[in-house]
Amino acid sequence: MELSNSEEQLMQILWKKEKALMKDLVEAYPDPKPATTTVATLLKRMQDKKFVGYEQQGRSREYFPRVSKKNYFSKQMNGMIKSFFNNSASQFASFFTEESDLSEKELIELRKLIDEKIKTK
Amino acid sequence: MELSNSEEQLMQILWKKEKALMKDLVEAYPDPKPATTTVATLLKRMQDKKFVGYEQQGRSREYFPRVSKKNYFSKQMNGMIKSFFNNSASQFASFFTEESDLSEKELIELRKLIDEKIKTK
DNA sequence: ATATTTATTCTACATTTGTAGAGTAATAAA
DNA sequence: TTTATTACTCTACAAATGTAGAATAAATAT
Repeated sequence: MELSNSEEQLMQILWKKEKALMKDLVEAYPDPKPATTTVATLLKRMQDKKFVGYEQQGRSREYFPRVSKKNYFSKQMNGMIKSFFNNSASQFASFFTEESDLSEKELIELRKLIDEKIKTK
Repeated sequence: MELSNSEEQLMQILWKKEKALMKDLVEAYPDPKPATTTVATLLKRMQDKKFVGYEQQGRSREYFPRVSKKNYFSKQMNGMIKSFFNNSASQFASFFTEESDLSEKELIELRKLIDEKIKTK
């Protein structure tokens, strides 16, 4: 089961906070903030989908992500690379290098990273 | 307005074919192929969303994409980079370099591309 | 003790998405 | 020309999504 857009938005907040109470989550939204019950519904659905867990803290709950942002993001990327680049990560990388307008400095930085990566091979 | 998942799937087919009649679209699906009316509904919705156009060919229509795959993909990527990397393409690039498991050959290929890109700066 | 705030659950409802049958018109095949 | 095939439109309907009010329970402030 995938996260919907609004669920993903909430997930982003939760990733940033690492763990949080209802109140904090609602507050973290940009205006116009959603109703508490809206967030509650989303959290419930996200729990059903196993993306969120909580720990009871007295009267209320401390919610936390059950999937890492990194992991979630990787899955998303793989999906896109699969449908748009026929599953070829390197083809994607070329495309990205061409299309993104990284500055010279950033490109040099990136090349350094790649060099290091090559060394470990 | 965004494309839904099944709309995007159809879009992929249309991008591949560049233009196509109903029949061809349905046939291009992997089994189990959807009903013709299902594809018709999707096409209608995609036309409303301005992602697809058509040209009347006698009794039937030749459908075609009104957004390029490249352009569409870029928008998707930008959205992801925005929400996951705080809008920093280079941060994304680093992440990708680390996480994707490109082979040595692919990495070297990529470095070459980057070098070329740097030269033009 | 009473009023107020907060967190949670239940219920609700409009929209969007996924999927397709019925009907219709037009063309092609028998 | 009767029949079968196609493409398209209309209508439908279940599931998922986005959003939130009403009710309840518990905790806190007065």
